[in-house]
Amino acid sequence: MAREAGVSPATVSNVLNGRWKQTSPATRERILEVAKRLNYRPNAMAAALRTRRTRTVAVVFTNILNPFYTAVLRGIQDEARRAGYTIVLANSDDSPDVERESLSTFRAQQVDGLIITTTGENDELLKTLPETGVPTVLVDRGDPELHLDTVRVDNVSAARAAVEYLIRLGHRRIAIISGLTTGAPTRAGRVEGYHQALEAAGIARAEEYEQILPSSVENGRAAAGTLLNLPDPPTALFAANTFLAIGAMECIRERGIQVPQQLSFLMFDDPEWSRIADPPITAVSQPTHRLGALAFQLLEARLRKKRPLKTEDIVLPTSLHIRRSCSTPDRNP
Amino acid sequence: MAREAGVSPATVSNVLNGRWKQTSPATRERILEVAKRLNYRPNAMAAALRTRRTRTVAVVFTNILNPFYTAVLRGIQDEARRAGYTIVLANSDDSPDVERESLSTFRAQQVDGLIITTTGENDELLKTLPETGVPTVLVDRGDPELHLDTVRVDNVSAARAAVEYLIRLGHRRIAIISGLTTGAPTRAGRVEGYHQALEAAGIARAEEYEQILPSSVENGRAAAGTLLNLPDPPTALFAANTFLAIGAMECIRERGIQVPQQLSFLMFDDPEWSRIADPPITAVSQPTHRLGALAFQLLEARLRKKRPLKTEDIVLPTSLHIRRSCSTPDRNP
DNA sequence: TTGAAAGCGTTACCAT
DNA sequence: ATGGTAACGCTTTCAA
Repeated sequence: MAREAGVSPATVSNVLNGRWKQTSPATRERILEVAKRLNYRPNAMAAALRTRRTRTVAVVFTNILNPFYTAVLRGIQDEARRAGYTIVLANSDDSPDVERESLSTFRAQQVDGLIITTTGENDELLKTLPETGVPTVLVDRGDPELHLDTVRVDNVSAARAAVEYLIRLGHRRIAIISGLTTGAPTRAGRVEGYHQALEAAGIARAEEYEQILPSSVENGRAAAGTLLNLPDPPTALFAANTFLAIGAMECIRERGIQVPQQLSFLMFDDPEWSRIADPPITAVSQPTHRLGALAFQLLEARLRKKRPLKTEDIVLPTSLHIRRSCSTPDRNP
Repeated sequence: MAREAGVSPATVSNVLNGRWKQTSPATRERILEVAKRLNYRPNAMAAALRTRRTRTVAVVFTNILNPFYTAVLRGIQDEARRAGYTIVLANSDDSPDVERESLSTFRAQQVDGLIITTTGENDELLKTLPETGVPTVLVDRGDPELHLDTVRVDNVSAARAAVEYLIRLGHRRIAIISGLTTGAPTRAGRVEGYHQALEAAGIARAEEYEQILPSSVENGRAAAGTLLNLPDPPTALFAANTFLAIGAMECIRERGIQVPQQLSFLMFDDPEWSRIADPPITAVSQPTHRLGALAFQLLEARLRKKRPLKTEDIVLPTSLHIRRSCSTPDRNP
């Protein structure tokens, strides 16, 4: 490229990187012209090697099939594009091993920053990240001990508010179907919120009403089946995420149970189809796109000033979208 | 690293890249030990600069919020991980400009390969890709003129089969809500299939039954509204993708129209929630994960042997999942 | 205003 | 079997 334009690589670099003030209009023009003619784009690897910056941010999510993460990812990407960053992506599938491996690969890749929803099983590793100098933001997870920037929602109070709504409707036999409460604090938080709501209302917990198992449609269906087979089945059901909710609804549907007449149903996460389910589902809605956008903005702030900056823990509000899947238990037979 | 182990960088490279046969067990041991102690990972930028290979594949999709693309992406990623490749991702939002920009960025990034669902408006650019030597696979799109590997489904016959099913049920007033038929051939294909089915059955097209507009939930709802306001409304509705289907169902729901008693409903794409909609929706299902997995495998084949390899056009079968949203129009009032 | 030259951290060739 | 060294294509400093 430099040869083609008859100038030195230094000058090309200057012009193409906006340091044109120190270049005469004539040469500048010529360089730009040649660059366009050759459809020239500087080799980012070479630049990265020299500058130690790749303008690349890695995202490690658990499973992109979950529409929650997809929406967060869009938030990240929209901001990244605006800021001129490229996103590299990995799915951990909640496996600490895969998470570690991805992190390692991305370190070799020299990514400028990291945005992750950790499995919660690699705290030791995450604790060392600040030293490595790779800015990191945790999304939808938060552990104060990690001293990392965080963007999340308050799962405890969100779940609590949801269950309190059910209690206010008059329910006392309320069941929850939740993902495993080990690892990511999200899931434990939702169960905790459920517990708090019950306790505040003086309702005793019942172990058989708590179905804790790996998140999947299949498990959601099975859990709902177990609950509905109980001698004293619940009058309300709280599904703690999208996959479990789909499975649970399938089971409910198969058995011909009327919602909300025979069973109130409420879910965490508010996918677009919740309005066209039968009936439209009352759901806890999270500001997904904003979670992602803010995560990137936090990261970008750190990317700019390499300096201290105290770690932030941003908690975004959720909202309970009341539709028609919940009613008073009086209407049960 | 080399200094730390007291050997030359060359030897380190040899050992770490599995060319250990030419190294004595003693030095090999030492290098491995030091590498582990320092938690050493070679700088991928430097290696890429030298080898001109990044072990990175770029994916350009239109919109990752669409669960169809998410599922395809998972297929790609699962294969990529197996093969030791990293995925970088961009959303074009169906904008040819953004698509061009992404492609340009990825070229600078020196990605080894490209997997894209093109907007259909950058054929000139895509035609030049083979020369650049960057292997490219088109997913869910196919234009023989581009001479690029392709993995897709036959949208024409899939849509045709779906509409023929409606016709077999006895419908003659069949409407379609589809995305814009410019650009991506997918959408035009679905409309074409609709036309073919009508024609084969000797049913005259009616322009007012064809709602062609940009894909969005909002537009889906509006289109359904328009159709239902017709003096002679359709007895069956075919929504050509997920977003339009959600919007259309919302409208149908709001108006209290019974499906399938008053209106049969059928959609292209088979999201996980189609079974818990009201009623469970009859849908054209695509092998999403396989589309992605095959796309990556095709790419990988090219990545391995730099040699010719004639371009492939793989067409995967779709299936019509018959559920309960369609019935004979006789049951209409 | 321009460019020469020194690296950045690897890999690959070629001596030893 | 081992390692010296050039080269990859940029950016950056410094001198002209």
